[in-house]
Amino acid sequence: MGAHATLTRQLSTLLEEQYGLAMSEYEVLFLLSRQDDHAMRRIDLSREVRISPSGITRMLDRLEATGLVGKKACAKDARVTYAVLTDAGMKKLRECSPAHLAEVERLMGERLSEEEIESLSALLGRLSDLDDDCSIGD
Amino acid sequence: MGAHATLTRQLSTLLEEQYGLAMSEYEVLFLLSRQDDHAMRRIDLSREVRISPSGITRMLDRLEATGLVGKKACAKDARVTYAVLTDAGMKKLRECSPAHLAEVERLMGERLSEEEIESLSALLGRLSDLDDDCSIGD
DNA sequence: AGCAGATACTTGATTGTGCAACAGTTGACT
DNA sequence: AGTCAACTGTTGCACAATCAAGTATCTGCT
Repeated sequence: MGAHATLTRQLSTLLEEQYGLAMSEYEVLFLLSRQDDHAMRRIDLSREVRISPSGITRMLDRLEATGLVGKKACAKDARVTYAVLTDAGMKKLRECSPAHLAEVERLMGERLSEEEIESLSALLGRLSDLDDDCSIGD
Repeated sequence: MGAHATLTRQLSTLLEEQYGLAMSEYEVLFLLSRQDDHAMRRIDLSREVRISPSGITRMLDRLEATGLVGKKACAKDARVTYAVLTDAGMKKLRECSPAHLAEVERLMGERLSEEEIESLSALLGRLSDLDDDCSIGD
């Protein structure tokens, strides 16, 4: 808990102050950028970023208002709306990504060796569950 | 981030549903219970639980409303108000503590060996800026 | 003594999030 | 065809947490 608080506080203040992005918003932009078509279903975004569907709806509203993402309908399924990374969104991500990654590097590298980071990552990975039987909640 | 989300979601839903406590509220009760006089300054509580001073004020208001903690003035310094664990608060803590600790034990023990937990704890400790001795004695 | 700055705490406004409830869509099974 | 459960997404309400600003008190310095 302490480590999480320390790291997220540092990282989110950097993103917030320098680029006006919350960390979860950065995460969304990042996830979208990794898709071939730069698009994802809102529900999948919600699960990956670990916030509720309503949370995603509202975050995407904000990101649309600032022009970083857009909407796209799904031809196969009228229920789903894709979130799409716009050019402005891609630009924004490229803008803040270096500073963010450098900060991660600094926070970790200052205190842990390469192997330690490796083993920490492995251990934490085994504690993380993305596919959870008990509902993510809403 | 994933590990944190998984663990806190599990633990906080258990505490919330079974005992009507948020995890940070549990933390406060726990910290108070470890003091000899069952009392702490609000500011110290705030730092240890890692929420803002105003957050602590409001949380303690809630906990007072349900009778789990009380106030006590400080003789030496008129600025500070101690938060004191009441008997009801102590009872509540004893009530939910076993289930909470068992859940921690289950979540960790199911996936990590004794030594792995040990080294994870050491690594995370070095990433945390706060020197909180989280010795879950007993 | 008196002032300046730090410290402890509270309050008002704002924000992000979750839950419950809802509408629309899909797919499966009669 | 018709029905029903499951799924995607949105909205109203509630709530906890934050920041900024304010009050009160303490401490150190001249």
